[in-house]
Amino acid sequence: MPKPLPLLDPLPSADVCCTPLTSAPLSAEQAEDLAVRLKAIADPTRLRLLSIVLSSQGMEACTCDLTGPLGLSQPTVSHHLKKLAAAGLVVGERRGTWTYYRVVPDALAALAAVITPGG
Amino acid sequence: MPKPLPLLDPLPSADVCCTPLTSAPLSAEQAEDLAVRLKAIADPTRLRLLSIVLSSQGMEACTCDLTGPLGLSQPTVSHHLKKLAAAGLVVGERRGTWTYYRVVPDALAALAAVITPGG
DNA sequence: CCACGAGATCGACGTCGATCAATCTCTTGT
DNA sequence: ACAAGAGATTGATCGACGTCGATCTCGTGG
Repeated sequence: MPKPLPLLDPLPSADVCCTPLTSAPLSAEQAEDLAVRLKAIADPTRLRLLSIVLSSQGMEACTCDLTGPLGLSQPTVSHHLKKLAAAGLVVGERRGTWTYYRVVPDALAALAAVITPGG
Repeated sequence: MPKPLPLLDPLPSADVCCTPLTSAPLSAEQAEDLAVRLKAIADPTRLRLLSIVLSSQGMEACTCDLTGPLGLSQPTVSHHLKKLAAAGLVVGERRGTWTYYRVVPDALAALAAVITPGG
């Protein structure tokens, strides 16, 4: 019987999560925090990773399902998944031998909201 | 009398602009194109640049207004403005000695729309 | 208890990008 | 026509990052 494990870094602090871009000049710290999360998705491989997971049945996929479509090695895929998880954009759940990853829609929505003009 | 000059790269092709992230797996080309534009804003200095311009009166600022608040050299600021302009996120207009930059809200909105889940 | 397999970590390598000083271009004012 | 100033470009430097092979960890099955 597969038991879920945390296994990943806890979600990063959400207290600085939603400072709007249009209201006032960002502080160096706010800009750094936002940039870290945007860098997580500003990579072609990670964008493809997200899109593949989102279009999989059950909205989840294990690492082994991703190496093939991406044409990348397993360590590289794990590296990218770790970055996405550190940014809170995906969560991984260990079920038996495999680790299944799901996208966190709220995290994506929050990122979109920050860069939306007039929002 | 100041005459406006193009002086910047034309806006990048908008034909691949809006492929949604959630509908289907992105191709390598689509992911690359999206990543280029996301990289433009995935930098703390450029995020601060955008926020400063957006919160300036008239929604515009010249390069000389930006070096001070950012604490960076003039060539570095020009470098970042060029990157933002190449991604179509800002446009520059030469007026006399100074070049004034404005944010392109539609470009920001398009970027936000792509990463919006369920969109 | 041991072999196998999935996934995470480590170390190394190559490339890209942020930054600056120096220089170049162009406009303004004298 | 010339000096001054704003901004863009160039070249160099240094750190960050993507990628891989090798190794490590851990759960599964015999």
